[in-house]
Amino acid sequence: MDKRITIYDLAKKLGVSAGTVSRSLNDHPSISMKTKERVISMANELGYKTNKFAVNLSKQKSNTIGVIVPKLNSIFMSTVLAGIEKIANEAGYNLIISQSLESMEKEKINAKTLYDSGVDALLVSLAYDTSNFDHFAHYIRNKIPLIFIDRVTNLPNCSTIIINNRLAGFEATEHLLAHGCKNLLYVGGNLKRNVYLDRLQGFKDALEKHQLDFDKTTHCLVSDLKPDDVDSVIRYMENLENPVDGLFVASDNFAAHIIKALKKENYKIPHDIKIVGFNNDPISDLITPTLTTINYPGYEMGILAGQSVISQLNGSINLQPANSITLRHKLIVRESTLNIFF
Amino acid sequence: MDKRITIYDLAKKLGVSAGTVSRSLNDHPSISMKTKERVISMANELGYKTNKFAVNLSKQKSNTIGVIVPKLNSIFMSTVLAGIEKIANEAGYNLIISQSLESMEKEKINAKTLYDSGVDALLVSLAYDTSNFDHFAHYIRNKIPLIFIDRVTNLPNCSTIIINNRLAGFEATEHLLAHGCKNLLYVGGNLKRNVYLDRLQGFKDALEKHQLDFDKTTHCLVSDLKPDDVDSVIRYMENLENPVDGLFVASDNFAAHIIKALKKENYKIPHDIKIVGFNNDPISDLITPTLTTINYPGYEMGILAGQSVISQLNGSINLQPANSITLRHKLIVRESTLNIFF
DNA sequence: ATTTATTACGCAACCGATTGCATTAATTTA
DNA sequence: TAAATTAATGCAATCGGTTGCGTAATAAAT
Repeated sequence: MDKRITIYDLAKKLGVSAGTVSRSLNDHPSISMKTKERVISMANELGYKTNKFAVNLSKQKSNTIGVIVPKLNSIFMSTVLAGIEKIANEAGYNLIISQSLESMEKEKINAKTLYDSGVDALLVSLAYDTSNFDHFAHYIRNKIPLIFIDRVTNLPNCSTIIINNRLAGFEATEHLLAHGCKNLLYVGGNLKRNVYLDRLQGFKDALEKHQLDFDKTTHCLVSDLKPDDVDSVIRYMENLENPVDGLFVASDNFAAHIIKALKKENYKIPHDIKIVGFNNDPISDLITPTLTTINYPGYEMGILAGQSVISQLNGSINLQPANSITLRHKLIVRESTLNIFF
Repeated sequence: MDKRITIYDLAKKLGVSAGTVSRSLNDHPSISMKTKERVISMANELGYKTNKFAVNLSKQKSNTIGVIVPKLNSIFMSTVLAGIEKIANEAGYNLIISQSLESMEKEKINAKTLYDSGVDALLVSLAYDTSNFDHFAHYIRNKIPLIFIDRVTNLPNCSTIIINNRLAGFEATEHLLAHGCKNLLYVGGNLKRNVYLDRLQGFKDALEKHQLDFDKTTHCLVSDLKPDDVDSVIRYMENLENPVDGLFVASDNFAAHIIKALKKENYKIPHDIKIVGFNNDPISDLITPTLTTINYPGYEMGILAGQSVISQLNGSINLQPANSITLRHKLIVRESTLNIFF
């Protein structure tokens, strides 16, 4: 009873050819209005649904965009995705989402799977430890749009959507210095990733500007930014010769955990240590003290990434082959860097 | 130069038929080991990739599972998704994810889109205001597995993955009562949604057990649980005749916002008001005071939902046509309900 | 050695569209 | 009115696999 109606069924009923039905349904100019109307009304009457599988096969495209993110369950990433999804959806594309779980190996597998399943474009935010990019070669070779978001790399003909992490890192650091901090520490993730490397660079820039020297063993700590790693950070801080009084953490979430741990150790924040986070994660405004941070426009990044793919797919706005969109960030000052004690 | 190799190319090279190639590649029993090996090695040599579009068309299935969630950018939902993705991925399925943005209309559209794009199964967590379920009729009629997660409804032949919200609500409420609260307030979302309704029911159960009467105008507040709605909650509380001393909020995130607002109004928590949240969202352990809550196994729900679809798709474990999996929840006691003042 | 099972493979229809090209019908132009 | 355009439609190949059924080749049974 629920047999699927095909264009052939329609064609037979209407006494026309399948080609005519197809063209009518796609509003092809070479079909008369009259036939189009007949076809369409018959299609409605019979409850015709186009079979996407057949369309995909004959057009060799899937109307689907692949996405690889490190983890789905992070506020930032899911916010980016929300933005991408909105645009893709409006443009009639589906999103196939997969997570690399911060592992290059899984990222490779996902890239291959998505390629094989015929996505029309791929959006990627790189895993923590990805150091080789061969798994994207297929895409580039076959001119499948490939766009990197936030955690990016520079590949030929690939767009990137980022913020100016270096400048943001600089501003965060300067803010600490301006509030009287003397012994700064940067806590970030794997320096293979632009986001962490660039923020560190900005951190250095600020030190240099203020004629402070940078020593990578005492001013920079690379962590995987997972809650469990907090203890080691605290220990590291306590073993430093000069006690840290200004902390720049490349993730709000991790900063929140650090703050909790520091409070437990009886540090007063911001009195003893001032802290700047990164992301403007909702959590930053809910913890005590509220966290000074860099606002990071995840949703907008998603929107832009979405628009960028769509326009590449439609070939409408033919953006420069390889372009990079940099979004505006903003320092949000909150209690964790206040000078007054409250 | 990157022309795709098809089974016909392989067939020609090997001097066999396309059917044989196809069967070899799929490890069909009626093909000799020798030919299989020849085919496979030639396939590797020539870099053959199966064209999913063609497979989809001839098999009339897409190896894709559709998911509709209210919002991607919520910790709980993205955690559920992470679980689903893991299982789906391992089983060789892709995930097409879409968000209803808490609107029934969008949910309808998404359901239709996913249906049209031929998903093999659909996982749904209902939007805030969904009150009609006709948009799922196609799935049921065509026996496409349909599974509801967390925010569920009872449809014929559809599985549900839930927790016992009523019991959890009961336990949360009893906990407040056991800690001396006299004037309780339940703050939850739309009562159309089982999660909020059931928790309220549990809340009532507890009151009843302790011979307290329940008045729906003073003991229950329905909110959309968005940060902006906090003010109205505070105002509501302040206008009550008997000041609330025990608050059960059906969402950690919203509870966190309420706590922040209450602190600003100089309420002491837990001294003046004790609070229990719901979800065991990471935030609950980072705010001050830390929040007593109900642990809510999002990841496991995702895993189970994934396993449930897969097994239905494989027809392997033929679960009862309509079954419901209830996961274990757990009350996590933290500072927001402590009796000692610290 | 001949018949009977088995095993291995080929043939060709099918899945449901799309699309270049040929053909017919309707309109203009000469 | 015949010839030349133009508009509307049909034909059939194509996309790249899958699969039921038939047959040839090989192995086992008599």
